[in-house]
Amino acid sequence: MDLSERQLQILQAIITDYVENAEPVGSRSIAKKYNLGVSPATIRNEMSDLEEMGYLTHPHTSAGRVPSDKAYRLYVNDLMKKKNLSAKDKRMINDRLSASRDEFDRTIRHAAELLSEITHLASFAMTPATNEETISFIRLLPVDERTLILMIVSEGGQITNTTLRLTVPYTQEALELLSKNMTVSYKGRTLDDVLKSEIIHDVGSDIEALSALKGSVMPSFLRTLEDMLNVNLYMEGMTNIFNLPEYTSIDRARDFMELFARKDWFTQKMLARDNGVVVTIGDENDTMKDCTLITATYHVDGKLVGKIGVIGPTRMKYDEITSIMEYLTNNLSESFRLPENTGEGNAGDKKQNK
Amino acid sequence: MDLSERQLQILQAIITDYVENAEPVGSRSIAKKYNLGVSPATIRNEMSDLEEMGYLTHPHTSAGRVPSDKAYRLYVNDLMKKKNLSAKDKRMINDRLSASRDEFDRTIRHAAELLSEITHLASFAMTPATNEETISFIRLLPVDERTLILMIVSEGGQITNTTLRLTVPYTQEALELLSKNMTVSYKGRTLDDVLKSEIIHDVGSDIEALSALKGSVMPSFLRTLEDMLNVNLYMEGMTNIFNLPEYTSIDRARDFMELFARKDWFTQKMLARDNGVVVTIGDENDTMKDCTLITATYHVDGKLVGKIGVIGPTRMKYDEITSIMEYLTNNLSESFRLPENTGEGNAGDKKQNK
DNA sequence: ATTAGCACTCTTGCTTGATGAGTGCTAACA
DNA sequence: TGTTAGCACTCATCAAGCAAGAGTGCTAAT
Repeated sequence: MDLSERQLQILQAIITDYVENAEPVGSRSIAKKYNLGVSPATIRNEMSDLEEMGYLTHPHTSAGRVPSDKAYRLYVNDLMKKKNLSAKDKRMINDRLSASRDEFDRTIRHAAELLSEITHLASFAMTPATNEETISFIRLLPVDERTLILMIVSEGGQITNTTLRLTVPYTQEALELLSKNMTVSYKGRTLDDVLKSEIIHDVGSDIEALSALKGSVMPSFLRTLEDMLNVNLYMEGMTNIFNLPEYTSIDRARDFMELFARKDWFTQKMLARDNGVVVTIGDENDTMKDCTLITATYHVDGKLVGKIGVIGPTRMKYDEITSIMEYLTNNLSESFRLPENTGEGNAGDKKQNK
Repeated sequence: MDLSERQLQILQAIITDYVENAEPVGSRSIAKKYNLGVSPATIRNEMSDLEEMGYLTHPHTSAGRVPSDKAYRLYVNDLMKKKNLSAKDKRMINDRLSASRDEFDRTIRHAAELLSEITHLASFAMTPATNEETISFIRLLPVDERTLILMIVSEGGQITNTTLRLTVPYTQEALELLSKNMTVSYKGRTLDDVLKSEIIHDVGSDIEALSALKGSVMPSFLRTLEDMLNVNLYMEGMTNIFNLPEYTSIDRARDFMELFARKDWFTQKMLARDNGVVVTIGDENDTMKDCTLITATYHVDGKLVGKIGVIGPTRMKYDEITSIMEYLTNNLSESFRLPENTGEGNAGDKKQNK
């Protein structure tokens, strides 16, 4: 059963008002603020119908109405219009993101910071998942007789290198042989695939010296692959939610914070979401049933896909926030398009520990 | 004016009781639980004196007494005894730390996790500051005609390497020359010093090709130094504080959480603290005046010094916690003593981004 | 010096009643 | 038949009042 034009208007009014003021909205105030040309009584009747259809709820008998998850869903799908960002927000995004364009992880983190500053909600950003990345080649570079650098280059152009110190000296030939050997074995396979298969069978080799070297190198190789696969998660503005009336109860605030203490779990959850701007409202989430989660994806070089998102109560400014996220992710994708033209080394990797 | 033996006993009893129950403790309950052989009235008189001396406070007329910061300070300095760790805690620390002994950053993070699990407080761990580390040598390794690896080795044995992609090809000679050139310039100088001086004067060179290459390499070099200098901070168990009666007020909980959202600021604060086990109680902190902060230091190879710490309300089990931290830092220092005998490469460095 | 006794204070929890916002129903109206 | 005014009813919220209980501080006796 479809909603009448007037019902939609009333629903929209209720949502707008509730999102703004966080208080149950009554028939009288609707009639006054949004002049729909009908009396409070009529609005009451419509509200009663809307409640019966599941779009509104009643905290208690004599309170105003509150939009349900279903109402927000309708709003997001059909009612809301795209918002233009304020000049201030646009400028903020442009300035702050471009300032750190050359450092990947830092840029991602800044994006999350920005998002929480602009939306006043909790937000996060993740580096792209690289499960599907394939290995292009592997190289072992000599440093001194017992030290070498292991370098892994993916088809996508991602380069990782680690310093290895062996207990015994290696020979130049063994090193070159192993480089080729590994490249041949792994070229074209995904990081994920290599990690999973190699962790099981212990690989030997026909040549003696090679076998020994390989034995020393493999553990580091696997650990490095693992690091490459790891998605980094940056959370920002978690404390913003303390300012929302939804979270004045210490219990709800605690629940909220505890969710995000489990970073690994959260990362998995977020990786599983679809690409593009995705909004899940209240019950549509399997955990955090009183939250809305909005995620959006950005692209790196048009291939890899990372995610950013905001989390807040179901009562949020859906139109503004989705618009902001769209703008922000476009901007990010743009930043990460750069093909080979920087001239700079790729920074952003971390300190190496002895 | 010194405290009498009986006053000390009473003070100790009050502290013990209050730390346990988080409620103002009255004369009657002291007399009952800790049989000091005197009546509540006598205890009341002593308590009155102790209050006058500043060791106790009174939430309101008809409530029991609460220890002041000064009382805790006295307790920490003179009264408390070292506690033996429970077998369970010991085992936990031994098992969980050794499991990740080969990866520096991960071990540090685990230490913080452990600390918050055992103490049920918020905790943190920092990697060592490397301001004082000096450069041993710098090497540039060729990969292909436009790609090279920049490697920085410190006297302490810390190795960092970054992949660089240049816009223009380089020559083998220029590369070797620059390696030597840089090593000569920077050897023996601290990271901090090099970073500060080089960021100011733009360095030219006499040879044409060398100058061009140097111009391309320097920005990455400086950024890498910066990364090496960065102290990593891991925070764990922040949500533990929600379970404490001190933080049932949303405002205090918010204040607490917001302190730690400012990671950079917090890192600076912590770096400035003395080495060893340091306890600062309430007013002794310039911020967080209602918290106690306990930090302790661990050593890497006997030289570099990192910190771990716990943060909680002034009401905490000082004896247990300081003992745990002492044990934990000893254990950590032990783990990080290993000189060259692993055979494994040093893992723990992060994904490198394109 | 110590202690018993007692008045006094202050918090906490509970009840009561007033207020006000808002609904739901009914009957009148266009 | 859809709309509206009117009115009784419900429920949350707030303040005031009251009793109970914990604990102190003082005084006088030991």
